[in-house]
Amino acid sequence: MLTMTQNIRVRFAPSPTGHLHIGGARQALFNYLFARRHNGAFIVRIEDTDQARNVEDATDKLMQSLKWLGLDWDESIENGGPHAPYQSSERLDIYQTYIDRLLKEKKAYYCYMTSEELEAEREAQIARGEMPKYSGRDRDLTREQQQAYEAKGIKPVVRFRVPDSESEVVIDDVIRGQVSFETDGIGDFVIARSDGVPTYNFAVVIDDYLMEISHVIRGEEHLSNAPRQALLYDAFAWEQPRFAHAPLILNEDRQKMSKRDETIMQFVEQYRASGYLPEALVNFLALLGWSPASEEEKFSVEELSERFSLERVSKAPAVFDQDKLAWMNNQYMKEADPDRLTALVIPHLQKAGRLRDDFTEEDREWIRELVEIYQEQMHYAEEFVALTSLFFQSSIDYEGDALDVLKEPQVPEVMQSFSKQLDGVETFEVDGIKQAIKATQKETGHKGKRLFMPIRAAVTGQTHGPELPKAIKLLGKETVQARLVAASHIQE
RNA sequence: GGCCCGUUGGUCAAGGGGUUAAGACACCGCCCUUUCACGGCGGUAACGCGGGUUCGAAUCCCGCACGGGUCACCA
Repeated sequence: MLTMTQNIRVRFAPSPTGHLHIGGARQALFNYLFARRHNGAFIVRIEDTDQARNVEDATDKLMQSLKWLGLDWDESIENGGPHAPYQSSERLDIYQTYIDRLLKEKKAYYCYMTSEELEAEREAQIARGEMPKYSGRDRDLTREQQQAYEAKGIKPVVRFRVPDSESEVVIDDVIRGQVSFETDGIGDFVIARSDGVPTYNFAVVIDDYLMEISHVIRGEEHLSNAPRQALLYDAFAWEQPRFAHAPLILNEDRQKMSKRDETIMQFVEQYRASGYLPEALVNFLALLGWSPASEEEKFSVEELSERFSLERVSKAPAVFDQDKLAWMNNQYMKEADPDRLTALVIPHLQKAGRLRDDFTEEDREWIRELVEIYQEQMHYAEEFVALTSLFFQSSIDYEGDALDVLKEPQVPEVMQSFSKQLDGVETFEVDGIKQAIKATQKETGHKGKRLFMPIRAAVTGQTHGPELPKAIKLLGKETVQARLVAASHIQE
């Protein structure tokens, strides 16, 4: 049970290998919500123990994405905190003292096996049908034997001695209940590489302990690491944090989202760049693997913070449904400030060559109005480009449903009448355009679908679209007249 | 393959001994709208299989199947 006297401290501990991944973001979010829910601390710590995999700028990108999502932290590499530094590469001295301690207590030992030897051993085991596992060859080397290896220039790794006295390790997972592992399946694992830098499994334990982390909330892919870490806590006689392994987020093939899979956008940065709203992404992500007790599903971060609980986190993995994300984003776009959306949409228009870099205030105002008439149906900013292409074409090739509509017998008459009425409009604004439509109805006797659809099809080339009078206004008199003329000749 | 986790409609999911097995996305239909969109209403669609336990099992237990994770000097 959660002891109420305890300070809740949780962390998100990514390795700086690239952009923030969707899985990582959900991870960070769960930690963040849990911390806020319990008035605890949310810590962002960089786990860069593997220099080879570290990517330049990755830490900055990670932090920026978290900020964009609105997940503010209490302690981090950026603003420091009582347990600084918050980056493993700067904590090497700290790790060393604990490695030395295990070494001294014979709970860890030097292993001189080369990667070639390890590989050979592994292959032999597999050939024999055994499970590959470190044999423990160097467990009980004498000082002389060690010196002999060192004389050969072999730099040893440090391995943790998995105690023979224990036959199983039990993890009391908040989400999954008790999960037990046989120690037989755990070989003596490496805690420090030959260059002295500790491995993740070791560093994470030291850091979590020293930073007084109360709950380790992370993805299920770490569940099999948990017993190793538990063994380490035991070796130091430290109290373990509570573990909570959240389900994974899967792609449509039901595989763990892989960073190499290009069929799906999986980095937070991609969603930002495509014009998704952070509050929508957060809302959507929170609902992947967690569900509120009520039936609502639209929540701000604050509302989520009030409701989140580990008890309602699911055990089963969830497939990432981009359609639902798009729907969710639309929910937020509908109520977003048009100015905000306009700013979001402009870079995409520029990229598509539809707007100059040095656009005028007038251009901006026109785009804002265009945004307003598409706001209800737009799913994400980038989609705006395709949605509005009819406003940027000089002429339209009529086809499909629109062409069918334009073949109806009343069309030429409606076109000519509407064109004439439009000419009589003093200011080309929505009210005048509405009156022109009304006048056309009077003159031709056509109304409803037989009136609106031909005009819509002629002017937009589509049978679905935004509010007609507004679209006509934004299209401008000349363009509209030209299209009416073109459409009136279709039947010839 | 060993170990571990999981399995309610196509997807997210509620429900945890007695329910007509919620709700959302997507899809289809109808209504609203003089058109469109939004919205509203309705519909199609699910407890992996086999054994137990029980008066009664989607729910508890066991087995199987299937899916996933993990088995690094990666995290």
